[in-house]
Amino acid sequence: MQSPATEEKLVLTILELAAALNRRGDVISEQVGITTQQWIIMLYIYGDPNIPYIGKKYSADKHFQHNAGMLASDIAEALNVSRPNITNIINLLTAKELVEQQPDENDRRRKILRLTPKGIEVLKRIEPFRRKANLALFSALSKEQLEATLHNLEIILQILKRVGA
Amino acid sequence: MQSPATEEKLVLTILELAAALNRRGDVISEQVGITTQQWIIMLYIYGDPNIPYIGKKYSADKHFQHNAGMLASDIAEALNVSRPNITNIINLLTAKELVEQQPDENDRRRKILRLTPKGIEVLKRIEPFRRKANLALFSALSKEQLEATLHNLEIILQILKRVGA
DNA sequence: CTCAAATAGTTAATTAAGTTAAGCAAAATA
DNA sequence: TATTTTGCTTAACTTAATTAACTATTTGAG
Repeated sequence: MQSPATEEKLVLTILELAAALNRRGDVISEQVGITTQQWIIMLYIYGDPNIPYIGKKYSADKHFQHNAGMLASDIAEALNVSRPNITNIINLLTAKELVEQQPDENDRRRKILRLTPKGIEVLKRIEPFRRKANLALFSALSKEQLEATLHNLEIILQILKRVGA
Repeated sequence: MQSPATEEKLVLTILELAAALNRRGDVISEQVGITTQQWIIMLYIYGDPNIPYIGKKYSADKHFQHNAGMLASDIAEALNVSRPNITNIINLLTAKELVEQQPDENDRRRKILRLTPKGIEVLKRIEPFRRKANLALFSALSKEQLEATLHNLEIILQILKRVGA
């Protein structure tokens, strides 16, 4: 906390950036009555290929299907949060009729999560706003700068996830 | 939400990174009984030069003094959150005797926030853990990559703050 | 084949962090 | 002087997160 150091500044900048992105996300997502967090979880369930976790599945499996179904515990693990937390958020989304839970016939402990048609429609409706906002946000950077930044952040995220906490 | 796009991936990666950094911060800060958010606000009050906002003050003013005093409304504006939110967090920190509020004699509406000696000691105590964790985190990147990444993220943050939401 | 362990999920209670609306007191200004 | 602005608080509420304790189902080791 004494002298300026790039590492510390980078951490604080990422945290501030994320807070601002969350607020910006809320402005978009509240149009359809959800929060940024709920939006992200819907993207997970749908299988948006830009989700870091899903991205791997997507690129690895040519037969990847959107909205093929996902478990609450998968989301909890991918986002590194507790299962009860996901239960709460899924309950909110189920109450809004954006997500439905289908019991798995092969394993009756499991509940397969899928977006409802209304849920898919909601995602599609806000997608142009997401695109437009992101293009405006990154307009100051070249494609190369953008990709280099993403690459570096992905490396950092990997280290962070590997360490655990 | 259809095809992978660098912009969308970057946003989601930043959000995930920030969540992981917050958890990592909590592991460190809970040693002294505070949260990451409370830690950051203490760094603001103290005038840590790595805070994006403070950084400017620091480099602009050679006579910058640590812990010179700050207003709740300054913090709210810098962090882009509501004043009542800051009141709440300051109340928590005051109850822990880490922050003290001194009424301004010149303007009796104002309350000048400062860290207590105990507050400064707490910051100093966790500083080595912060340093060590950050060095480990960024060890995979060169100094140039680190600085380029920071620079790009600062540009994005500036755009985000300028737009408003 | 049975019984213990692991897995999937929920419920309950709690906390932190954030919001808006309403209000008070002091300072600035028209 | 009277109104507006500023700085802050209180109250009521929401979301997102946690841990601990629980049910139900499946797996797997003897």
